[in-house]
Amino acid sequence: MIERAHLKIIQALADNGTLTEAANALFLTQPALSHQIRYLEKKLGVALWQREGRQLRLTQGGELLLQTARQLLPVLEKTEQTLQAYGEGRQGMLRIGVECHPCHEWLKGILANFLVALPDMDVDIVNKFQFSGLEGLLNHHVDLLVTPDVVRNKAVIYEPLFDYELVLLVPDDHSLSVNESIFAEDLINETLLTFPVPHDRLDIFTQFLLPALISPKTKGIASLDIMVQMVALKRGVTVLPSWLANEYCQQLPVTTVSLGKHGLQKTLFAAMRESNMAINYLQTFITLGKQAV
Amino acid sequence: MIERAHLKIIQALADNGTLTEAANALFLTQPALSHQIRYLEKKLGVALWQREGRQLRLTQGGELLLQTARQLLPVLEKTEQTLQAYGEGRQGMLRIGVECHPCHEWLKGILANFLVALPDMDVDIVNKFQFSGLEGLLNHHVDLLVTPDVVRNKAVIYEPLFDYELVLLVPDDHSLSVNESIFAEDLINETLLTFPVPHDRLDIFTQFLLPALISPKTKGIASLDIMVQMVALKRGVTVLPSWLANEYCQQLPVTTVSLGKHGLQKTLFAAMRESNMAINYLQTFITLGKQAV
DNA sequence: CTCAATCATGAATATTTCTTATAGATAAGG
DNA sequence: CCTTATCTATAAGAAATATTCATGATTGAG
Repeated sequence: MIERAHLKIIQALADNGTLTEAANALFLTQPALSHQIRYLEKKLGVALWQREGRQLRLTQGGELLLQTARQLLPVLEKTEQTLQAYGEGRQGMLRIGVECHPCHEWLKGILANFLVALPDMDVDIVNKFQFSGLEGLLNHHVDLLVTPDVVRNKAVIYEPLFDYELVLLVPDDHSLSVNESIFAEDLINETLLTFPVPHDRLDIFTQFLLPALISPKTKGIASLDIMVQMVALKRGVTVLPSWLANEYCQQLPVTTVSLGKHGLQKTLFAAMRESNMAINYLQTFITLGKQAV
Repeated sequence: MIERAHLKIIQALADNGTLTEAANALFLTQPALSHQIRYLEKKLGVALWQREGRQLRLTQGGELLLQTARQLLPVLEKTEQTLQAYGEGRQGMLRIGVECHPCHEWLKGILANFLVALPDMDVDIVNKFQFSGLEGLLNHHVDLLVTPDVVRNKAVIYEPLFDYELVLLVPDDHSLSVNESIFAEDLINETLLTFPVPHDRLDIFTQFLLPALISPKTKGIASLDIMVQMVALKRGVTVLPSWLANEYCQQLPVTTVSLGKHGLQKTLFAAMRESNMAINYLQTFITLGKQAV
């Protein structure tokens, strides 16, 4: 019944004094406005303005409609602007899921660049998922997932972001510390410190130990910091990304050794719903992520 | 750009789950909604929903539009209801001007009836005017004027409300108190107590004394109560509506005497702008005013 | 695999809105 | 007092917009 046009007409009339002026301001002709309000008056059964000489004067009803116009029109304009900003990828909320510790560490580095590039974007980081990160992505709990695991799904696109190597961390004076690289068999008598998750979710098992049918003693530790401390205190060895390991090497008596002759190479991926591929800020994130080597 | 229809569609979709259901709820066909939102998406350059299997899911933009819809639609509906109430004369603000003391006294009696008859109406009473009450009516400072003076004006309609008589008030033991009525000459040696306004605005002069070329001593008094007290104390005589005078006669040693053989008859009128004649609550006021004899 | 449910699309139709032309009313100026 | 300029209302036709109908595509269930 009351349309945006009516609100605009009443406001333009109040702002411009005469209907003719109001029509110019709205890039319409005067009869257009006359007709519109006439129609509304008929529908509502109330007069909205009255002729007074050659002027129009708002009735009580017209004044009420004017109030409504002044309240609602700015809201509509704001919404339009924000939606346009969404469309151009300047504004919005990016919800990022991270499933692994290296993912989280890596994200911290890239995030600042992203927020500088798109100052009006909000970012939310989610690292607890009811099931898997992929579920979170498909259920729209997150819009982007940083993960090293590629799980084939036709609704999801994976973009490689960052290559790194998993290395073994040993005490400086450990017998393996002199090697450039080791074989799976070298770990047979070691205590392996890992995050407390099933072995099939740890690359050191799936890609290094299991193929060689080696299965050393393990101990689950929840915190990376404590894990590294325990390595320094010779309570075991652990496996972590080389760029993280190198930081610890400078502070503690620990050394890195490659896993296998060619090292254990990994890649972080950005996963997103295929339907979101075209969204600008997601592409921006991926571009920045690839640059930030 | 964003029209009420778009808001209704997004809300109906959110409330009904599927577009087909939403279309039913809006008494439209599904393609109508599809086309509408498609148009808006093109205009704004942002997706508002996505197909997900055979469901639709709102995007961030769609969620924002939904928020806007939930905020604005109720306001529009409320405004429509209120305007309809205005049209039916159930609701609104009645601003009544009163120019004379009897008018004000009379208004007090009728007002309660009016407020009972139209419980949603607000009433404002104005008794100070920059110029005259008629000016106040023509300038839209009031919508209705209660006055005994009819000033011809083609934009104003006068409706008679109430007939009354102006009477002389004298002390019980005054020489004139025994008369049923008096002549202008009888007042020649009296002190006449009046409101402090020009004589040409007092009926006792314009309609009784001046035609007889009689001009007694006068004294201006601002308050009716004090005026009557002074009459009781034999400091003069005064003129007031009989229905007011009778109340004082019961409390004080004063008596009323008619002015001239047939008394000085007066009528209160309701004046309103001709353009407002059709407004229901004004007609209601007049009807109630005439009944309240 | 088939069927039913759901949304998208394009063309045709229906409806609404706008403009043009004109008339009525009014205030200002000669 | 008449004329003119200004402003709004109204009617009819033109233009724009919205809706429907017919259809195709996709998907999930049986």
